[in-house]
Amino acid sequence: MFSQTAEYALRAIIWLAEHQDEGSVGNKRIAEDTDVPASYLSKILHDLASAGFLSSRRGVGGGFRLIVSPDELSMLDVVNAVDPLRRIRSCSHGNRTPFDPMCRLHQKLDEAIGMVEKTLRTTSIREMAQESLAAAVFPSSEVEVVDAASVEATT
Amino acid sequence: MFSQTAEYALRAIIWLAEHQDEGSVGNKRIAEDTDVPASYLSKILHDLASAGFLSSRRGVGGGFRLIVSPDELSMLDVVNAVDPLRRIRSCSHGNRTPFDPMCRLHQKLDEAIGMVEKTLRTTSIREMAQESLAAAVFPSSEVEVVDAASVEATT
DNA sequence: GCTTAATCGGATATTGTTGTCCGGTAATTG
DNA sequence: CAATTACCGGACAACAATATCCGATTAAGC
Repeated sequence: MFSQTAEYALRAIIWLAEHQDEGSVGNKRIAEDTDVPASYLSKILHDLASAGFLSSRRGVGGGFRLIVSPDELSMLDVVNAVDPLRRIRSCSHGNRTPFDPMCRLHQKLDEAIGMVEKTLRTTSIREMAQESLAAAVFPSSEVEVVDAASVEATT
Repeated sequence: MFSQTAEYALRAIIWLAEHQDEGSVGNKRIAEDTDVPASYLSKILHDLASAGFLSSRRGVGGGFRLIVSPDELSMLDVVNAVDPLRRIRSCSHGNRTPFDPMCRLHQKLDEAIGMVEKTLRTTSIREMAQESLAAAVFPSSEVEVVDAASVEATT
């Protein structure tokens, strides 16, 4: 559903929001603390810097730093910077009327994507970080995942 | 967001719902009408048959047939049969209290996935097919997709 | 029972995503 | 200006998803 890349980007941005006061922090330290492969993270951070969310400084004392307010940065902004959410805008099947460029199926699928988009757009990075400002870190390991099929009526 | 495989499965199931009265239909015809690669579709149809949604008959006059009511078959059932939606159930980061096995980030991400799941669960294949019973077919070509980033406030 | 239609199912190819590596370059410090 | 630190960026490797191919198997019809 969400790519590894998007996960990593969010983890890193949240971490940076929690350490915004520390000035520039090197890729290596962020990678260790968020448990993201360092060599891959550097690409992701680069993308986030290109998007204007981070400053990147080379040389001694360099590194990355969050340069936008975590309040004004949404999860959607971050996801879109590294792995854009794709809305379905039309499909060749089902151009039934000039006013309806999508078939029922793709309307419904896009509706679902739209809800995800809205959730991400209305959630700021600040909300994800907040009190974590204390000790929180991403220690080890992976996210546990489960088939929706094996879950009874949720949501 | 949704895999090709899930797309194809949905197209095929909807098509089969629209042609339920025709008895068994061969993979080739379904592939042509839904514009899905025939050799790949046969795998997907096989999965859908294993899930109990289709009957598959070999030999002359064989093929696939929808053997459940399109009213009682949800989009979620179909998606889960070929490419299960994965809910996030826990993450190692953020085991703050015994009652909260997830960090805020993963709670939020799972919330989004939950909404998708609900949308798919509450939509039947019948709703996707319906009046299409007339002529509708998936003619040619691809779904047009667009970056969420380039779309102004939707939903 | 032979021929033909059509799925089954496994081996293989292609593509995209994820992840690694490393030489190059910029900035700071002394 | 030399040494060190750390990002830059491109080439490459590993893996998973997508797609193809083809022989084996099954069933129907004559």
